[in-house]
Amino acid sequence: MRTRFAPSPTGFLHVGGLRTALYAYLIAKQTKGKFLLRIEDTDQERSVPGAVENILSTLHWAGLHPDEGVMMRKGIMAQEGTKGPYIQSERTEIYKKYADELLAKGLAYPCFCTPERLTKMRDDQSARKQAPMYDRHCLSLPKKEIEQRLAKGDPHVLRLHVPHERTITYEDEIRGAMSFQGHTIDDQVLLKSDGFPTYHLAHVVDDHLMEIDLVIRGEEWLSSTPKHLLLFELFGWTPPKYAHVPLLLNKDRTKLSKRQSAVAAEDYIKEGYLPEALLNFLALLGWNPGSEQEMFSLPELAEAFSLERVQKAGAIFDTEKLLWLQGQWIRRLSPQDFAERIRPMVVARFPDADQDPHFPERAALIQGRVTFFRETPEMLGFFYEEPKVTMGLLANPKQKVTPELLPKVLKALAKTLDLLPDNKWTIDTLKEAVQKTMKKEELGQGQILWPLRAALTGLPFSPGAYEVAAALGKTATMARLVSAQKIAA
RNA sequence: GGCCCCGUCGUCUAACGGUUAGGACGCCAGAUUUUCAAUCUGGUAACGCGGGUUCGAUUCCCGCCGGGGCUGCCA
Repeated sequence: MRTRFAPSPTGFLHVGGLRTALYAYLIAKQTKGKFLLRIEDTDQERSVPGAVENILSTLHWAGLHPDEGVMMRKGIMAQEGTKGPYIQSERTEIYKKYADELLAKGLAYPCFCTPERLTKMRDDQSARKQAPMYDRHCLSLPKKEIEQRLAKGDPHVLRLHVPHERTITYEDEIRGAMSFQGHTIDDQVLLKSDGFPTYHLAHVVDDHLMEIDLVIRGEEWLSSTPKHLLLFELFGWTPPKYAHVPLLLNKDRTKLSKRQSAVAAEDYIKEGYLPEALLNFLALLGWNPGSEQEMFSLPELAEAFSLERVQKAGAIFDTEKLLWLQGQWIRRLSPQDFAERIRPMVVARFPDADQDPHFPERAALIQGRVTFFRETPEMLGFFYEEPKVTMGLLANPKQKVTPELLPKVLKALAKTLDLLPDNKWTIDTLKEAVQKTMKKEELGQGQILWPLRAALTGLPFSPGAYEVAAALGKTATMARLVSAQKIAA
């Protein structure tokens, strides 16, 4: 199946847009079809410079690579495919041609009404509690006058002449049977006075010409679908299938907005979320696999996804579960991969980490404990700089470690550990030695392990004492025990 | 106001006439533990309301209520 994602370059890629793109991508992959990217920049006023590049790079980050249309090639924007151009502002001649066809067949008509007149008309209608709809003033203009004004170049738009007596029905892939009465449908503007098409005309022309089989888009388009269907019919084209996905909502159940939440996908990239986590989360917002599986990679999603299991109701964009998924995906990284990914960040803060041959083991110590990579430099700092050990940290009432007890504990620790040869410096042997000392000195676990860990890390919380000592190595461990003894003395 | 869509724990959701209404996140408790996390176990918590249809409705129908989207020469 040929599916597409067709964003407007009006700013950043919205998380809702990313989810729509994901669904379209999944269907394309699942059916061994093509995923197209088209840019809908027909509103000159709202187009933002750089927005296309931003959308492209975000999709790239997510791994949703287009097979056709607009994409990044060697870092620059390119268009690939035989049905281009894929940027609507480069297709104005095409739209004009089809608009003329409708005009010639009498299926659309020119409208010369000024924005002022239209505003007043709508205000009056609202005041009378009527639905604001174009009153067809220009539909009844004498042919002669139309020709004259057209020839004169009077500003005008082209409107669709909607057959009021018709009932338009279709089967939505997600919502099932849908039905609309013609008389409730406004005579939609198809061509604006600046010559650009509106979304409605452009969507129909493009999705036909680009041979799109399935349009997946947000629910906000549901009520304009009959206009689109009508256009396909007037042109004599087979319409694509439509799937209207439910909206993403704010906590108060209104349409997800920038005011209330972080809605730019880029915000989540900056936060440090893994693409796997964001995509997994987005996929599950409004869709479920019908099994109890919670974690899905992109290929797994392509396998499991189906429009029949997409929800009809909107979903609140509550990132609590995203956070959990992020932790899960971090833990799922191979230890090597994890180490490589965090290394630059750790090196940026502690240059010594760059040449550290033990970096992978040290990184492995914290992989199960973090949610974001950015937490790691802080957690590994004690490997690369002297810990800031204080009496306040070493002594810990909760662990029954008193200032008086400390010198004795540290001394015993230093003595036994010094007996361990370098080549036997492992978690197991360390544990054995410490446990023995603990019994001999009649100490509790906390009384011996807390001071050890605190002396080695200088932190109130960290990986366990044995793990840290093993990863630190004998020389550093002994040196830190000596320093701690001085502080405790 | 009109048109259209939607309605299960706080949140994301399962169920497709018969279940102690299931799972996940969160929260709470316990286990583990030298700490903090992680992990494991358990617990808390939902069918919007009213009519039908039916032996039986969360499930089907109608009404109400509630929420949302659209109602632009924006997408």
